[in-house]
Amino acid sequence: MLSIPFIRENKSEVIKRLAIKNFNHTGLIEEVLQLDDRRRSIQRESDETLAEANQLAKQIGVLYKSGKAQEASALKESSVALKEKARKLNEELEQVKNQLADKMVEIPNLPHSSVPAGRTSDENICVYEEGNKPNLHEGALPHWDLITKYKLIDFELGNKVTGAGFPIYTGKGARLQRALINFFLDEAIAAGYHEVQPPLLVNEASAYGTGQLPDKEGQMYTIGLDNLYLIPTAEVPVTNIFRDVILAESELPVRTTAYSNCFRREAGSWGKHVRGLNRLHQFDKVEIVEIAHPAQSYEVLESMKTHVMKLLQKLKLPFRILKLCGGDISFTSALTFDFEVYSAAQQMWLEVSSVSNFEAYQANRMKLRFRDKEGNIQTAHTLNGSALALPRVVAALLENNQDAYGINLPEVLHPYTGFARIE
RNA sequence: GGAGAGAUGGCAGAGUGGUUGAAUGCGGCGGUCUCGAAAACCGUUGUUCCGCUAUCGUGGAACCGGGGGUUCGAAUCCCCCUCUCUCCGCCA
Repeated sequence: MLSIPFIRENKSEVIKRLAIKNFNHTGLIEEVLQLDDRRRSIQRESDETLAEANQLAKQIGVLYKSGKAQEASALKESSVALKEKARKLNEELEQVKNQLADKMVEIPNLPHSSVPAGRTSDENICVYEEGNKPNLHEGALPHWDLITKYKLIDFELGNKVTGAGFPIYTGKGARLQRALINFFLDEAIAAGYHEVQPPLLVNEASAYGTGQLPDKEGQMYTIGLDNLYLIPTAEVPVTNIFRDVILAESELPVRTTAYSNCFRREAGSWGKHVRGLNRLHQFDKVEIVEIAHPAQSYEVLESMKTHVMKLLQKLKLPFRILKLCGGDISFTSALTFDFEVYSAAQQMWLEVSSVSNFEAYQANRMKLRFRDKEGNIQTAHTLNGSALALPRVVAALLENNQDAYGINLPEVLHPYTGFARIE
């Protein structure tokens, strides 16, 4: 969330910037500031009352010790009254705090000044494009047909065992998954990221910390009995490692990578866009997460982009980078770049990575801070990106590298797969 | 799942109703000494909120796993919850 002092000091700027995200609920900003005023005045009154009560308690203690029980009991009465007053104030304070918290989570992160206005993904701006779209042979197949032809993934079987969107990878298909995961992890480690293997289930506090809760609950699978959530991305457990942590400035940036399964309930649209590997309920992804100094977070964002670019270059996939417009950027993000690979048989761009700077938005929520050289505590910035999500990479690899008799895999993967070609 | 023990500051570990935000040790930071370092010695060392202050600061409130209760007063007593450890059971 945003910080209230920041909103107070930059109100018109906040309103202006939020408009880029098509957020025009100016009333909410006012409400927040008013609630905060109330919070502060109640806080003050409560503190004063308690201070008085503490004074009395000390006096009573002294009186008892010196044997003046009578005087002490006289003071007790006013002490009881003060306590009652403090209790009421505290109740009120809690109420106001809760209201304030509820309002605060409704305010999205401010977009970075470079974020273009826009409503839909059509208004995203392509900032970079690389690689040639391959010329496929006559009769080239979309990946879902290739998958069947070469027995790489069994959607029907996954359907039987679990349901739609939970494919079963088989044979070379399974091996390719494992190869990509290892390749991505090795590349991340080589780039200086520290590998962790997080839990696939998180508690409520973690889901809240990264912003999945309170309003995106429907996108996650929940374990009601134990009040846990299946992670939609490793971003959630990995970023939450740093919840309620005060880092030393010298530790920044903290660079972490993790492979995980990802679970998403999101029921998509129909047709081509969700066919085959285009959209799944369970998929694999290697994620990179960084905790950065506020002054450096945009350099870090660039380095994350570079890392993702290198992966796609090594896989020899044509790709482009989009800067998301205000309407397409997520609630919590300040600046997001999407990476899309060209899937030649579908003749479609597929999103394989999303790299974002959340600035202090997540960090404020989860109290992720660092102590600067002067000893002051500051909120850190958080960033993350996919490096990469597997299914659509697989789709593009299969489609783009097919010939009439099989599929050639990019060289970098050969040591991982143990085979160069699928036939 | 059953039985028992426990949860205190960055860590270890005292503290069982009254100036205790909390002894002591370690670590961290600053200094003395040194060409420099180590050792030794001295000093310092938590977080959040509210106020005052241009700044260094400073006054107040809260926090000893979480929530509630008793009391004029709770780290300390009572209740509930969570978690950890040990033993048993089960088990990849």
